[in-house]
Amino acid sequence: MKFEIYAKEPNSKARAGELTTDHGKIQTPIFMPVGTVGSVKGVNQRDLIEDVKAQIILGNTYHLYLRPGMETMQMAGGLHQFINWDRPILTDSGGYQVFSLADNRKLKEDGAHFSSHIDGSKHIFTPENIVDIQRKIGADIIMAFDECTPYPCDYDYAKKSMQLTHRWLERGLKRFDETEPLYGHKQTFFPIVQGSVFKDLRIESAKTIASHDRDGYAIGGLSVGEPVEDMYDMIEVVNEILPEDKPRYLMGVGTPVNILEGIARGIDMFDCVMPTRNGRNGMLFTKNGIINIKNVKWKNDFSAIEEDGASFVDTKFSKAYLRHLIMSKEILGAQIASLHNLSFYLWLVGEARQRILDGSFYNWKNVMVQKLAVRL
RNA sequence: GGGGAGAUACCAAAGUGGCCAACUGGGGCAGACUGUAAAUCUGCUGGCGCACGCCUUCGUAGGUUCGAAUCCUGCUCUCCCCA
Repeated sequence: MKFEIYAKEPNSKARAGELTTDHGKIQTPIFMPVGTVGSVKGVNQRDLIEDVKAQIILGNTYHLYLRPGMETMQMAGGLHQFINWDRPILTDSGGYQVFSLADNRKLKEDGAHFSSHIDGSKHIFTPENIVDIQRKIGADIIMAFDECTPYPCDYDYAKKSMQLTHRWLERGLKRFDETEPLYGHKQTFFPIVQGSVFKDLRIESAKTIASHDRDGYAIGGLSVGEPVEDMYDMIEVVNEILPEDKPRYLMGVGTPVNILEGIARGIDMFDCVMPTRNGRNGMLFTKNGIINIKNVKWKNDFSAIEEDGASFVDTKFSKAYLRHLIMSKEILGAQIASLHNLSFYLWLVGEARQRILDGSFYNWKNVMVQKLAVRL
């Protein structure tokens, strides 16, 4: 996988680049919509391409492994074929589920022993079989199996957790390098930095991860409840160490402000459920701030969702109508809100990219950060 | 015309002498949501101070009682069955 940096913005660490995969190019910085079970919830593939302008989407190893299962996945010819998406896909390894489904699993040296949240059946994920599963899914970018360290957590736990992630990385890399893709297109493997909110651990982890020459690197274990300043600090610390000429993926982040601050600190790739999940729950992100469309003040506001918004839904429908749909729990409401939010996120990173290319990113970012956090 | 049942907060519906400003559900209002067990979850929902408290409420007018949404009487209204 090739990564080319076209411009670096002089007043920050921001970079604009291009990532080339066998399923096409990705303009960075980029936001990747989350499609956990092979579906970006509420948004079909055509709208994802034509309206949202998504360049790459996520799938999730844990979820796809449990359902529909790898037999179906292989019979389909991999996830791209299965969901009819011919652009790049990244799969998360299930490391996050080790965190979010903590009640259903036990971590051991060999891997994570867990019960399915669907039917309670018992399974084991190891760094090796997670690679095998991701081979079967066939994502362009596959992730190392890690422990997404919970927050808060004490130093000793964070250190042990990080070390486990490192040992698992060695095993995952070995399996990856010993195996081949199944569907004729190349796959690449991203290691993940951990270390919670402890600078020395983050430094150690970044160095360990960077010692492996891979196509890109991820920063995990953030946006799990820690103060946002801690998150920014950790990004700065880690990005001092990760190779400059490789893409950096900040996993699970975040709010529009988080994304701009991440870009300013040298992050190239983001993913987050926020635009879709919060959208379904009535939160809209716009250039001028956040709208809780459920608030009664929008009840009779027949103005466009966003006058100069990036999605066709923005001027097609009014706030009052969208509020009505969301209040009525209509599926269409969730769809419109998701389209709006995703389009906005993709607009945001696209605009950031342009600003980096023309050198105006830093000032623009500072203005935007103020506006984006406003509650409308 | 005869017989029966019932009227509780925005709606539905518990409560049948003190633990009732009143269960619960819906609706409404507000908040949360960051590598998706989420079209989910939480709080509030008579008034005022909003902690303690105080005031006004269970169709309506009276009555019994230390005390009533709960018991008694009149009135008004609604529903069901038989003619």
